Amino acid sequence: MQPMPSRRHVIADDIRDKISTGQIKAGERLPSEAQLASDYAVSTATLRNALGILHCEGLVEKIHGKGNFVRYPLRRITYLGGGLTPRTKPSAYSALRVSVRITNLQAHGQLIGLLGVSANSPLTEFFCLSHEGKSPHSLARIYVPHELAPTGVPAESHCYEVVTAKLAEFRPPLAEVRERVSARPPTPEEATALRISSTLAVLAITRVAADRTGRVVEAALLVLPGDRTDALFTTHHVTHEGTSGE
Amino acid sequence: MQPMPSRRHVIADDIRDKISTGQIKAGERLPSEAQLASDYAVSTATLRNALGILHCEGLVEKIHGKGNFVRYPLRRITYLGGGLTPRTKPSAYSALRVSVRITNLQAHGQLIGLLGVSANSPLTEFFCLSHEGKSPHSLARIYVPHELAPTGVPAESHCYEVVTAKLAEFRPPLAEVRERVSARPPTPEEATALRISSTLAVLAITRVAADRTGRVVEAALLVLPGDRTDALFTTHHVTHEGTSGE
DNA sequence: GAGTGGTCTAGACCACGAG
DNA sequence: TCGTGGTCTAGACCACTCA
Repeated sequence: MQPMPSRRHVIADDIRDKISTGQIKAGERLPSEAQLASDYAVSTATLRNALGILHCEGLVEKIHGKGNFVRYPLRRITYLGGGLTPRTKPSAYSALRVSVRITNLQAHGQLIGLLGVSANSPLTEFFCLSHEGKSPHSLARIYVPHELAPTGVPAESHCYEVVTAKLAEFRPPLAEVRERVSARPPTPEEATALRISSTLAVLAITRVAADRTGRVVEAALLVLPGDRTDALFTTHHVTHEGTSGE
Repeated sequence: MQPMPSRRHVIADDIRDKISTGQIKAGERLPSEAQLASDYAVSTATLRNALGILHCEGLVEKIHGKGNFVRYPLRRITYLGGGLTPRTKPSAYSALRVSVRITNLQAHGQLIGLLGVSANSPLTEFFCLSHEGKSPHSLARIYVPHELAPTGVPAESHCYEVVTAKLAEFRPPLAEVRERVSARPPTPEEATALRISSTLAVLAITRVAADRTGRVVEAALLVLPGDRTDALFTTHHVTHEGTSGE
């Protein structure tokens, strides 16, 4: 039942073999696409298609202007729900580096509904791109009402805590956190930023945090690569018969 | 962050608009790829690339030899986390039909770790496939220790409540629910059962519920189509300064 | 500037579906 | 047989990285 062993699959299988048998090792660069196309005697389009298969499988990473690289085995990312910090497990901390870009803007589009503010009310956006070592880890766009926005958030941090601690500084304690999780294809910008295939789904998390009065003090749009992310939520039920809700 | 307004995205955006505004209706066939390529004045390869984007988004279905078709709009599925019922929003109830297959088996593989039982201890599996109208809705594999398994679960129900109410009958009240959410490509069986493309991610939810003693009383493996599912989690924080945790 | 991947063209030929 | 999508070619030109 193999009606069509197309050339790109034959080539992908061959390169996959070379990776799994160690002929090409993790972190190494593959020959250039032009070279490989010539080696396999196919057009560049076909060869790129073959590499695309391996890219979807997470075996190969493409870096514009540099080449195709064999990826290191993936560390999994664990997102912890509930609005608590830390939001990613300690194991993932090792080499996490967060760069933040701060922009003042006015509420528009879905932000109006998420934050429960009127159109054009002033907001501050914290655009966070984090890397684990040299590989992209996650994207976060955090929006807070301008008057609650902290100052002095560093443009580069070694972990999210620096950012989240600053964010918590000027705002009332959280009373309710709502998180919406969905899987969707990445936008072109997200695919570029996370260096993933545009066919690989991302886990998109929309987090809205409110204080005790019901006022929304923070809305966050998080994007995590779908091939290595788990989102973890724990709910405790307090029973009426006892107090040992823990 | 708009590094690349490539033609295929412009075309995909345009066709997506025509679908969402009703210029092209659900079930209709798009013009042939050659025709569209000529309309947009691009090569067939570029046009196919544009359609590929819509295909990944689940908006368009490609049928070899017939054409590209606009998919019928799918009602979104909202999964409610926290172990509470209902688990899907009332709007989705309208025509939900659940078929259940019950199997007794022994703990093996990941089930041992999830349920915290020893290998080969007796379990009961409730394999639930639900449909909304004629289209598949979700898959659920629910595992409970055999001694907690209810009897009299009907093989066909009009909603999940019938099943979950039965499950709650013979077990102690829940104290903690842990839910792990991830996005991954469907297995071939899941793709067949849910009738989705094998390139479209599913939202996979692993739910583990424990009673007050920490004993795991239920483990559920849920699979929902990624193109129409949101998982919603709400966390209430009880502050130390007051009791208005709500 | 040299070398790399990214996008795109204008075709060709093959495989599938329906009449 | 005809029209459809599926695969592939042999280039072209652009964008990015690095020395």
